[in-house]
Amino acid sequence: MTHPPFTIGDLAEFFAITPRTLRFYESKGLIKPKRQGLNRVYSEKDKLRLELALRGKRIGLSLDEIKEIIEMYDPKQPDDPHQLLFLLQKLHIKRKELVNKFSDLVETLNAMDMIEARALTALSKRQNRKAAQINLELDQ
Amino acid sequence: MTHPPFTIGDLAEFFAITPRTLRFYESKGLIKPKRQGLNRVYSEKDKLRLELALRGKRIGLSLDEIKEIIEMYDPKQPDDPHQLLFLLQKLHIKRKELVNKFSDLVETLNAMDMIEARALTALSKRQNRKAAQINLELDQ
DNA sequence: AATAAAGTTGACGTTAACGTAATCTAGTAG
DNA sequence: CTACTAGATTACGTTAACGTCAACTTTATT
Repeated sequence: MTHPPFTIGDLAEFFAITPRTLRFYESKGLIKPKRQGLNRVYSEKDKLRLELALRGKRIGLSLDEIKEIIEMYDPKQPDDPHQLLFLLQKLHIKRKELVNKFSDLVETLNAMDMIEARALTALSKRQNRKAAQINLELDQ
Repeated sequence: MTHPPFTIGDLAEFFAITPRTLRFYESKGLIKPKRQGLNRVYSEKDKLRLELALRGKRIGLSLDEIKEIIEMYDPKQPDDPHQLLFLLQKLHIKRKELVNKFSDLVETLNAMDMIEARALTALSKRQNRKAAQINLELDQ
């Protein structure tokens, strides 16, 4: 089963971005769509790479960092053992960076938990004071 | 035990940023150090907020988003129940955003795992071919 | 007292990541 | 044939997040 190609408008709509962004990413070397005359033609692979890129953006990677990852994704000489070893090295470095991001995220979530807990106890204390006041009124 | 205050240089060195960044964050309302004459004096609280901010940056939050979180951290009217409820609402929204970031991160890590696996099998195949060739040589 | 070191306030410069507008081209529906 | 519509190119504009530089004050040091 062969996948249908996409126009720039298709992909833009699908990912809720603008054609300008796609052209910009192409100018940065993130995706390299084919052409039919002047028009860009995007393959399923292009779409996948784009998804990778947008995910990268959402976790705060720069387009340059994203490009590095994408280039690992399909390497130029996928059989050169020297390149393969180099790639494995870079992978481990990148992984560490991502794992750090991971703990940053967890700690930020923890901070928000503390904020929530504080807010909840503050609320319940208010409630208690209100309840106490009602009891006072009832006692009269 | 009372904590000693920090100069702008102290904090800059501690967090490996520049004084300019601290002044910039202040201009954006992220931190509000006291003054001794003209000089800024940072408290332990300021330091904590700064840490929060830098973590936020590392996971791809904008300074505006970070400001929102920090303002939740110490709210203006920490007893107004209406404000507390509003804060709880915002917390849940922010939390969802962070959880999304979380899965984006996980999927990016997964992608890197796949890249690594591919590279490793490619390497081992090369090894096998080499081994086979050695066997051939031995067979002669 | 003089000088260096650290801090302050403007103000302009820079980079990344697009937005926007103008002008041009190619396919397509009436 | 004309009139859209989508896409292309070129080029200038914009925003966030600082960097950099100049000119000045305050603090510490010799």
